[in-house]
Amino acid sequence: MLDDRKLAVLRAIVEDYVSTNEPVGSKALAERHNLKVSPATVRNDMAALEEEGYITQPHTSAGRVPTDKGYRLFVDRLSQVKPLSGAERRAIETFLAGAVDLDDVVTRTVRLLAQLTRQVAVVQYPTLTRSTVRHVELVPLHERRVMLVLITNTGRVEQRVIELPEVVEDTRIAHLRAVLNACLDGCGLATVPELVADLPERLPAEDRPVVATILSVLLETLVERHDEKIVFAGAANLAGADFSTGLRDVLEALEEQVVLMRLLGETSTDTPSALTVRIGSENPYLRGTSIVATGYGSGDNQLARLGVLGPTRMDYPVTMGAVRAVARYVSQILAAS
Amino acid sequence: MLDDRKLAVLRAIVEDYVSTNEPVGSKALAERHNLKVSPATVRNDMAALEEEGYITQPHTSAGRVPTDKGYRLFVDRLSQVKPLSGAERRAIETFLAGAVDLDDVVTRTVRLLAQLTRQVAVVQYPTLTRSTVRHVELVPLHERRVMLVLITNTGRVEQRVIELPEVVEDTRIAHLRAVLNACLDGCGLATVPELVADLPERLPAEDRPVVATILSVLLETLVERHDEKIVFAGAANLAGADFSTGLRDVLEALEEQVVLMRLLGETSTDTPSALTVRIGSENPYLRGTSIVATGYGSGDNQLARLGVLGPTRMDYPVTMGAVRAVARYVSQILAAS
DNA sequence: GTCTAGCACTCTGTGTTCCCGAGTGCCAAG
DNA sequence: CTTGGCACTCGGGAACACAGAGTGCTAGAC
Repeated sequence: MLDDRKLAVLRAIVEDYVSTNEPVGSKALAERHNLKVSPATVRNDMAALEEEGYITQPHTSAGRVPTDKGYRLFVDRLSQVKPLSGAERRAIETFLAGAVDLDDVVTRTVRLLAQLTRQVAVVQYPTLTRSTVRHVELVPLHERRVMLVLITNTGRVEQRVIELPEVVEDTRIAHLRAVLNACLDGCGLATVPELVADLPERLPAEDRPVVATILSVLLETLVERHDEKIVFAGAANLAGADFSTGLRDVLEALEEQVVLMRLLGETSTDTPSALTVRIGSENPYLRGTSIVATGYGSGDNQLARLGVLGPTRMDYPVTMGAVRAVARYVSQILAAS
Repeated sequence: MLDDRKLAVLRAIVEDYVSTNEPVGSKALAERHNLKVSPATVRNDMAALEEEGYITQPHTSAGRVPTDKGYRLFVDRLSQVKPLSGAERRAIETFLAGAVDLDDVVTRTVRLLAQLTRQVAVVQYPTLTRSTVRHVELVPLHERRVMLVLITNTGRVEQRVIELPEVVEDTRIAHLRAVLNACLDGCGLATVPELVADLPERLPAEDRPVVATILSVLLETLVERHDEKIVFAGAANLAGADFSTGLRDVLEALEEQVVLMRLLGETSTDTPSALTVRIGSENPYLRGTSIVATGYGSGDNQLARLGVLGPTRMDYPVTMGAVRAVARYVSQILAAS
């Protein structure tokens, strides 16, 4: 159905359209790429490609533009991820290496990715569920108030102020802290609920109300942060591009954590570090945009996702290369800390 | 020079232009507002106002548009801050009351303000400098690594991982923690540097290298966070409005902490809670936008600033009312926690 | 002196028309 | 199967006219 030359034509159309942002015609195409055939032949191929739904023309007698289906074929079969240049790699490395804490890592990553791709970058905070407890801290604030601080192995810190049902002395707090740490230290967050389930029973009766209060807040913290924070950067890059779906919709989606989460998609369990590309109408919301995303995290433990969002008309090979490289470097940083 | 009627005309022009976004002419003006004079008279007044530089016309024979100077006069003398409706107040209160920690307070505030004003809202995190130390925590991670956690009275938590110059046992860490807390608990952050200056000398010689390392990180944390984090929300509201300075510039400024900081401006020391309005060219960058900002914080202790950013053509009375109200409520919330 | 009415003038924005050129589809010949 | 030729289509820009809104100015009314 689609011989090699037709595929070459499709590839040429995608590349030209991405770089010029104008419908590409048969003549210009035959000239710019050395296809060694005449414009007329190219026209025949184009007619076939249009018949199959890979390209379309905005109006009768204008050049052709790739459809979502055309981009899909291009990404799947006609292009290769383009690796970054050495200079870019070094720049990434040094930029990320300067991060002082998890917040900083995420902020730097999202900015870096935005600058590298000239698109909007989106990064999800490493999720708690697969991390492990590094330390639980109870800080007495007033006689009936303590602050719970939960530190994970990814450097994440969660804190909550807890109102206690009774006055508790500092020494008891210290004791509870020791008990909690003995129980939870090094355990996966997902296992915390079952680990603490019988904790009140193992303690003297007078401690139980206090412990119950603390545990309920602890569990609540875990649940609430289950769907994670997402940050973005590079919104200014939207100003140039024109989206079929209004700019407003895109900006709204970016500020809506839930929508953004859906757009980033879930990591497929078998190949978590694979690049996911969603093109145009393949997206749940925001039909007019494409998303290139991947999972990242330390070692074989995939923790979260990051990616970029841009117009369907984007340079997929370059974008995919940047996303993949950044994901690898940030995973490396997280593993080292 | 400017009698009452001329001022009334100016007010009418501003109000009409804000609501219609079109140059306003003498006839429409005389009809819509009951000025009880003929269009011809209004024209004379307009000519005078234009002479003085309060209004201008985009082209010969189009209606008049307020200049920055015109808006300034309007804000200073011709308008009053418009209080929010009861329903709005209640909505603010309940929405902010649901916040669980400082991060949450700030996030909710910025979203609330964006929604309320239909502009871009900007909120600065409460600065550390005027806060006080509530607790310092040292958490052993590995034998040569500890995590420093600094908790302030505003609920803010800063953490840093510290590489120690030598292996330090947990009991020594605990002791150092006690010393640090004894020294710093309850003290203003600004006074921390002098308080810890002679700390190494007061300790046994063998502790000094470790303490010096910890203190240097602690001081660094204070300095780095001195110019504070700023968040924004409501970028989608920019999509409708057209800025003289391109949309791109605005979006870039929003992602640039430093610029944003300059735009929010400093709290004047004498009246920290006063509303600041910067109109168009009065702004250091972003000449085409206006900013309504104010300080907020618990009690008489002004901690940070918040405000909104929008086109010069904005509804100042309503915006000022919203900013003031939100600042008050969030101050209240912070004071209570 | 101040306001009003009338009038001529000056723009912008819009709609119309026209035409060029890029691009196509189709056909017949190589 | 490829190629050159040819008629056709349509979008976009230039030129043009025109209606409408708004102005400034002047002369008259209060």
